[in-house]
Amino acid sequence: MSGVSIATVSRVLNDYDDVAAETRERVLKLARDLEYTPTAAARTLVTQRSRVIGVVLFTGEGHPDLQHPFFQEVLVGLKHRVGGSGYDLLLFANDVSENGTGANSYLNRSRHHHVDAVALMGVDARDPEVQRLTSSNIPCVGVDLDVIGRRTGYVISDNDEGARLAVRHLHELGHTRIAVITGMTTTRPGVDRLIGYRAELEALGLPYLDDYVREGDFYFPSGYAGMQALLDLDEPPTAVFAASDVMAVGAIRAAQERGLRVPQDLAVVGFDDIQLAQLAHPALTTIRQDKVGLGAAAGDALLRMLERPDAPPPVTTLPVELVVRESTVAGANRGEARAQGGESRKRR
Amino acid sequence: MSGVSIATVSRVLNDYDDVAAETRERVLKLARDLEYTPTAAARTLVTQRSRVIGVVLFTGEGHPDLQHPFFQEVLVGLKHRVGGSGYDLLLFANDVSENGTGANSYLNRSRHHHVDAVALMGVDARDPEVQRLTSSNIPCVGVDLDVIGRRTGYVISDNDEGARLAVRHLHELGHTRIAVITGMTTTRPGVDRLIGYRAELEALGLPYLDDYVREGDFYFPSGYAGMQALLDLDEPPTAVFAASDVMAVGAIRAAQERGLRVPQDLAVVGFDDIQLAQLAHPALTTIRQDKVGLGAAAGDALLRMLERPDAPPPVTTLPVELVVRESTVAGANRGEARAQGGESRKRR
DNA sequence: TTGTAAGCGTTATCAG
DNA sequence: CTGATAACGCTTACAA
Repeated sequence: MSGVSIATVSRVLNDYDDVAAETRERVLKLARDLEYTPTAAARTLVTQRSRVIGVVLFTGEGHPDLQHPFFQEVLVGLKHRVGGSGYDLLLFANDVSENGTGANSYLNRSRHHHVDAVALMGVDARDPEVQRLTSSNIPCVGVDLDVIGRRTGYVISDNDEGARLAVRHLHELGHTRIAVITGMTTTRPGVDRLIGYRAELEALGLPYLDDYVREGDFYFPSGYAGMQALLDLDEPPTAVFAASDVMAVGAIRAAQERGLRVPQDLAVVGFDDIQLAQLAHPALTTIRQDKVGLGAAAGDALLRMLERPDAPPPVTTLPVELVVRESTVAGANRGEARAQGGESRKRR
Repeated sequence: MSGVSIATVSRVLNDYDDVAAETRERVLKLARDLEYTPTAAARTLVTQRSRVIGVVLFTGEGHPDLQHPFFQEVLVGLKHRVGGSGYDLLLFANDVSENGTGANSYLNRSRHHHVDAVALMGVDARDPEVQRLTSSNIPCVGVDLDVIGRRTGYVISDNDEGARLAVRHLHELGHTRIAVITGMTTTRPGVDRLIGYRAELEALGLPYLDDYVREGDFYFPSGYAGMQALLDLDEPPTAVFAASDVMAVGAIRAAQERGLRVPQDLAVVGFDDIQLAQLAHPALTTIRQDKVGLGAAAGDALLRMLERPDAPPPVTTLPVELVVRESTVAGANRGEARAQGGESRKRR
């Protein structure tokens, strides 16, 4: 402490205007020279705010979402957005689903660390632990997860529209026998992509056939099996919309093993636009989700809720876009390998 | 406070043994009923320990490692390991590479939040900010990053041995003209994989040809271009070791476009075993890195350093394994699509 | 076995 | 404009 009182230092560091310009400079310089950094813990203790946002990202043993490249990008978007406002991210560890109300339930950990808000991803909306959290008074936002509450909103891609874009694209290419391999219908994206498929068929005046709907779970084997079943039909489809890229690759594999050529004999559209889509052979036509954008939107939602505590929790839907590659249009994508980004896109 | 003093409650909650069994029960029950959770900030303030581990994961704009599925898995491993010991993870946000010594240098943020240790991933070991951190007295561990310091160690895959396994495998298949497409030689993995390639050639008595070494950068286009250059040689290789799976896929694409069949005309081995390797067509023979294991090892290293502050910082090398699939052996993998895990592996 | 009290590093409310 | 001083919620000697 060189010269001035501890209280004044606090004023300077917090940008209060009631401090002499000269004093301010002196303190600031010293702070810089000493590499002084205020202690977050003490500040949190007295202000009751931590400038930290909790992230619940379920990745339990055997939980498949760990494989999903999805969350990594969402995290990046979230991190960027809230980082700009001075927030850091706290990842809740030991997600070993405890007895729910244990000492390390999500809610308790949130209070323990005094996080100002929480982002939820990859969890089950019906999990009681999650519900306890979303019905608390801590601002929450679900990503790809339709949780709601007094202080809980969510962000999600326009899955319905994405499915419609996929079907419309196939129809425009002349297909009329269009099948679907769905995602898990216990998830919102799984349901919405099926709804969109159905709605677009109807809009186009195409018949909806139960035989053309195969339930999958977003993973490769279910795409593979679903396609096999479809090809066993008396009148197999000429086009398939798979509710995930990974299932689309599975479907293509099954078709190729039966000697079908993609896209000549069978057109396939995926969903997500993960890295794999670009590198697959044939490259995948797919519905692109803006993963980083979802994270950023989640951050936005939380920051807004923190700013205006009594505004209703925002619910945000992000647009998706159709990316046309070789799995629907032969040669669509020539040269992408070298030029990255030569795909044709169509914005919703 | 029902019955007993605040100090006693603290004793109970911290498992001190000098408290009456009866009192303990009473307090414990009450704590449970009231869902009481001690405030981390207050505890940190007095104990000077936070039970939080900082994670520096660089994902700046345009930084390609964002695409790498690698870090996500590492994070999961780290999270599980340290979570078991009651630690949470703090992700440092706003990685906008500031002036280095700014108010939010990594070091300052670490001190600000009082993190007990730091894990570093995806950063440049030569970054002065990183060096300031690793030369502080905060325990650090680099993942795939050979940083060292008084309190800094690292964990890394056995890249050298992985490259040797790849070359040996190709040689066992009868190949003698074996080329390599390297990773960035500014990174430790990039260098070590090249060293291993060279060492194994020598061990096998095969000649080392400059023409057979193409510098890549771990990404698809460089694998594609590298392969083209190799095929333009008077005596092109019959086998290629690519230092990443993504480059391997690029190499395969280039070969296929020239009408070569993989593996009959050209055998390809990748490195990493990302999800793509299994789903590519042909499925990729590759060197598997234990990504989750790297994260866990990093956690282990940090926990050990926290436990014994004056032990030397651990440096851990994790074994890798060869996973044989279709890009080197035709039909190696028949049925994997359905049965997941039908690959043949060979442990180092 | 338990209570009292000091102190961790801040911010915030008063007086000056 | 600035300095005391009381919190903030805990842990930890030191007493009792």
